[in-house]
Amino acid sequence: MNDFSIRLKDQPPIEIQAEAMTALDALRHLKAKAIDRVIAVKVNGTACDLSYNIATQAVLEPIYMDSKEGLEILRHSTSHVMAMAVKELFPEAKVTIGPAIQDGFYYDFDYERPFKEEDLPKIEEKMEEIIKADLFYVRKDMSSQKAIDFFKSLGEQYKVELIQDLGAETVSVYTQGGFTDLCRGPHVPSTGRIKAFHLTKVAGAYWRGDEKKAMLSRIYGVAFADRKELKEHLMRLEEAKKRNHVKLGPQLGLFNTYDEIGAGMIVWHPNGSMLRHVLEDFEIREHLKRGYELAKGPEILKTDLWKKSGHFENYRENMYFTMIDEQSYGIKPMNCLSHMLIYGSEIRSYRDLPKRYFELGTVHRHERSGVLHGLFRVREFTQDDAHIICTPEQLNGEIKAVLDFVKDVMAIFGFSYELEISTRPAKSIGTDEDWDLATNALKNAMADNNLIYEVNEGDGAFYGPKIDVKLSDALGRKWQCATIQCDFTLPERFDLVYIGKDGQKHRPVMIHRVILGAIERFIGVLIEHYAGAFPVWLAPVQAIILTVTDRNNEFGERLKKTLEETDIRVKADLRNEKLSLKVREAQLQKIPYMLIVGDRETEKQGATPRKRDGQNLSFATAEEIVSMIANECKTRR
RNA sequence: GCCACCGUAGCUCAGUCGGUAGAGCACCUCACUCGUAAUGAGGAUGUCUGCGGUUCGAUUCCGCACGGUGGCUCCA
Repeated sequence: MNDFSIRLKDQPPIEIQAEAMTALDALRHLKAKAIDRVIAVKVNGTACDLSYNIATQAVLEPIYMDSKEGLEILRHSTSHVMAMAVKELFPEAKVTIGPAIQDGFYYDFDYERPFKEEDLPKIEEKMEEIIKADLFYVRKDMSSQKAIDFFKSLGEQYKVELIQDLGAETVSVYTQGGFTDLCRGPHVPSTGRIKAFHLTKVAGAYWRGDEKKAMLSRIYGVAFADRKELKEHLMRLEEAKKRNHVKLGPQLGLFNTYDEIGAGMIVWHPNGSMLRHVLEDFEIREHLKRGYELAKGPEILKTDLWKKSGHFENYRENMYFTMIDEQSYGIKPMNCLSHMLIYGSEIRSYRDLPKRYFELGTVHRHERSGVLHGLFRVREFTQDDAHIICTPEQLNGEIKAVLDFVKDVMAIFGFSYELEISTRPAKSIGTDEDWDLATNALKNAMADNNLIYEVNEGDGAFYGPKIDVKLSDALGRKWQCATIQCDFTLPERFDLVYIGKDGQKHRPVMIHRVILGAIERFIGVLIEHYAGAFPVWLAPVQAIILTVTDRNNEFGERLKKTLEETDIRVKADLRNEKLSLKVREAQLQKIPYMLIVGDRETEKQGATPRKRDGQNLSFATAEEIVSMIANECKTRR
């Protein structure tokens, strides 16, 4: 017998006399509420199975099925059921890894052929059988050597590799029915606890994320605490599809792609070109306000210059080259080189710094065909790019200013975002000291602005570390937009200098930065964010005049001219059609204001506005309409 | 680039177990002059993504290419 105390978190302890007791019994003893919805438990802060044996003092915290942690456990357990089902249906398949992810789980298998969509129903059926059998998840700890021998005997070489790489004394395995998997746990008590899952898709995935290693076959699924939540999740996905910019873009006359032009190349139709113009105009104003100067370099530059900068060595696979008069030229994948030459064209004093060159620079990058996607990944795009060349002392302040710039701009669009710092990659140039200096400069600026960020080791640009700003699309996928990159190397390679107070030459540092990132990608995110219904200040068409009969067309055209003169982006629908049809079409185009002009309005020389949300306003004169729209633009809502 | 799926009229989609295709909307014509999400009638519309192969015959089967979607890897 053994004396110890157990208690629920935030409850007084209870003394226990027993050899040991399972966590589940302990929870019952402590009268934890809704015990049937508890699927695991935290014992002294560590997540454990309900079958975990408690033999010392313990603080318990039940984990409920529908909590964040509970769902993660449930999803992980579901992935084990899937692995078991796959092994039963395809005994030759080798298991690898199968974690829980956002909304669900996946499991990677190595099989003689990749799995196909049509395999999924069979696997689901088998999973239902396993769930119905309500098999217990039984945990067993064993020495790594024993586990290696065990998985070797099964021919599961991937598991053997995993255990060997773990390098731990002991590992744990979980068995349900005849299926045993290496796993840290915890799990739900038995397979019967899985109530709602669905296998969604198959995909290829490299073993350990390394494209030089074997291509495995991945099966994705989603799992929820109950059927209702699963259904809601699938509904949400349907809703998200309606925001898809790849669909909305062509529908709203924003852009299109053409097979005959090529993959990853966007053609901007009039509405999209107008939207770009508005954004770019906004950007130029915001940059001028913050002490940037405009610059503009050519699209193609001599290959020798790309060799000097290190792009040829480090970025060649992503570049396009061409010959002109027997000279090799590279089409620019980045805008920095011209800016470097601009800086170097004059003697610079410390008094001139920082120099901030801004360019809406169009770049071409050879992205691999499989990664192209709508506006999010293209081969030609325009960056709102700037290069800040400053003294090392100014670096911190400049980075902070850029972070503020990002904050201001994202607030205007109503975006929330995540920050990430990326450090030195394997393929890179420069000294370790410079990399440390640059990385610390970024970290310090983040700390000074009280920003929370994640660190992404080895993911920096080849010339320096960076801060990335990530926005989400309708499906919750993250896309890098703004980025701030420190660079000590290019100033060195281009021998950029400034004359210091001491009359000596000194080396400046450089920041590469974008705020929106790529205009294309940013517009893609914008479309999904607003579901195509842009606020008035951005809307390519802000108002459309809808005449009731062709008696009203003459005044309709006059009104259009009047509005155009005040820079309102206005169209007129003068077709001989019913008003309701014109309203419907304007509504589908998500135009913010419809201006109805019938006999009454013609007589009174104005229009009756109808807003995109269906709200009808009362009669307004041209001047009233102008000030209404202008005000809305000013507040950018 | 790799894995899976997909590609029929401008759009959304049907169809052909191999015998050269169809609907709705859009488009054009005519009538209606109309008040807030589809007026009616008539008409035209396709190298069934492309190129090869199998076949008497391919939009359908096979291969390759091009393009797209979802992942992996990569990246703004």
